[in-house]
Amino acid sequence: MEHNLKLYNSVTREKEAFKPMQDGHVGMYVCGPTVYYDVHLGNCRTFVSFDVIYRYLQYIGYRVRYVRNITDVGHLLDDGEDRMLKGARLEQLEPMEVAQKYTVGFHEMMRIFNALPPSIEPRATGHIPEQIEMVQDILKNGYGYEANGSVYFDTLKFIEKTGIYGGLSGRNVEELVAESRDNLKNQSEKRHPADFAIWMKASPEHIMRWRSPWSEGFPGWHLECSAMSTKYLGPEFDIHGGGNDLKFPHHENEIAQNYGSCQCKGARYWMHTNMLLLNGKKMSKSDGNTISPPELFVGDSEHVSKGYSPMVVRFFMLQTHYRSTLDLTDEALQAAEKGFRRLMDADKTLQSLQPDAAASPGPLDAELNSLMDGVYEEMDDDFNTPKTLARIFELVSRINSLKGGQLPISEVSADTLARLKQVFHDFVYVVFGLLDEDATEGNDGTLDGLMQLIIDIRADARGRKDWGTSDKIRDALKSLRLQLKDGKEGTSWGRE
RNA sequence: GGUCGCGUGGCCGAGUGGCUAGGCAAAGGUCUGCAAAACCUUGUACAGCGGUUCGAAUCCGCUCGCGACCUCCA
Repeated sequence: MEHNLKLYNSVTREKEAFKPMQDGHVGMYVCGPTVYYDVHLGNCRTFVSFDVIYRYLQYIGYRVRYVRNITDVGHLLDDGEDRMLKGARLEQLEPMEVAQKYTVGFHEMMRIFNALPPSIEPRATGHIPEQIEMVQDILKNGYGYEANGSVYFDTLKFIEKTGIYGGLSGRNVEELVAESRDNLKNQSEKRHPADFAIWMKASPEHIMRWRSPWSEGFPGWHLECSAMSTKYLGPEFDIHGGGNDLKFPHHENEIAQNYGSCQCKGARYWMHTNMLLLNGKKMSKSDGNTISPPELFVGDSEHVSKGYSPMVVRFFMLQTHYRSTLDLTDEALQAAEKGFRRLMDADKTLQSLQPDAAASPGPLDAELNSLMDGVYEEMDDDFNTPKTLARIFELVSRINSLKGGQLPISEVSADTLARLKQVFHDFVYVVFGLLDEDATEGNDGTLDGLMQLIIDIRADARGRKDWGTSDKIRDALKSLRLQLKDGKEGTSWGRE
């Protein structure tokens, strides 16, 4: 099947036809987490979004090198303290213990959300020499200056010489330039507010430090992504992704560093995911408007009435386009939970459908095929998962109708039915990365066997019109949140 | 204050100059021993006010409201 993949490029603010640099190969870099605290649910949204993008690119035949970094040094807070150090101080741990602890936690959360691991997951601390080299290159090209052992990127000069600063984030360069030096914090060694550190001299109490030509210190936050993307994907590569809030200054500075060090263009397509909101507002720890993934899963929060499983949350995320804000509310999650169940049930129903040997394909056959084509078209259109899901849900009602006899299976060719089974399965599990949680909950077949026995016994009772026994079984199972579904061809069951 | 984006039916959420998005909820119907599930039907939705157009929810302007970024953030 031909694909005309289009994606929205934050740089041009337009959907563009996607043309990888090398046929059949895609290099994709996504800014990963800073591992100083438990992973935030908003982080999870971003990584789930890029997980689906990664999965779909692979699904349509690309070989993808997906690089997602771990930031374990150099990320400064307002007060100038390193995030890693702050975490270490609070928990009385070595910085590397902090990094390890939260890296493990992050990986566990990605596993829970069924996000595939990236091809390469480089750490900032593992690439100090590469970052030092990049600083040297920037200095050599005249876009940096040293001050008391620290090195700063000379944004003003970069703007004057290249004129390429501010394009991604829509900064007004004149305004940036016009900012006076008075705006500088008093202790700053920067010449201009728009300048940023690429190497920081470590203060005496700073534990994370490496030798460099300028001082014992550590790299600036933005530098790692420039250095590591260049190292693993080359000076120019296909896709760079991250959260919307990284556009400025992080990504803008990344571009400046790439160009400033080697006239490299860096990424050709920039993709940004939008924010996750909680009850209409940005999640924020300070005002209590926040919920952690574990709290969400078990329902341990004032913001939700109950727990929602990781796959329900993942499905919920896919119902919104990655470039739109996603508002997490209890009501919306309840709706998503039911929709998710309906989707999973439909897959089971579909896989149980048998083709009619004497089928004569008619309009229904054509409709199914056209809906399936639509599934690909929607994904090709900037990874429009909500629209893709809409198409899939249209298939769901066709599937249920075929099962229930409202639509004749005799009008669907064996080939079309086989394709439907394949496409449905592929999109739900392979592309969207959803999991059937019932099947994975240590179900070794015992439950299926027991349920079949109970269903058989109930069928006998119903045959004798013993409604008392029949309803007793039904009600007892219901109290266990197991639902019996009586159909034309017998009874099936599922979880509520 | 500056920059950018958004405002869609009870809720969530796509879309976009003329053609049913979809999910959840609600109502009626089919099926059923009764239900549930499933299926069918049902919504004069596009913040407000102007303008462009044969035609706008979709383009333009203004107003109101919300959000993001501008400082650490996915």
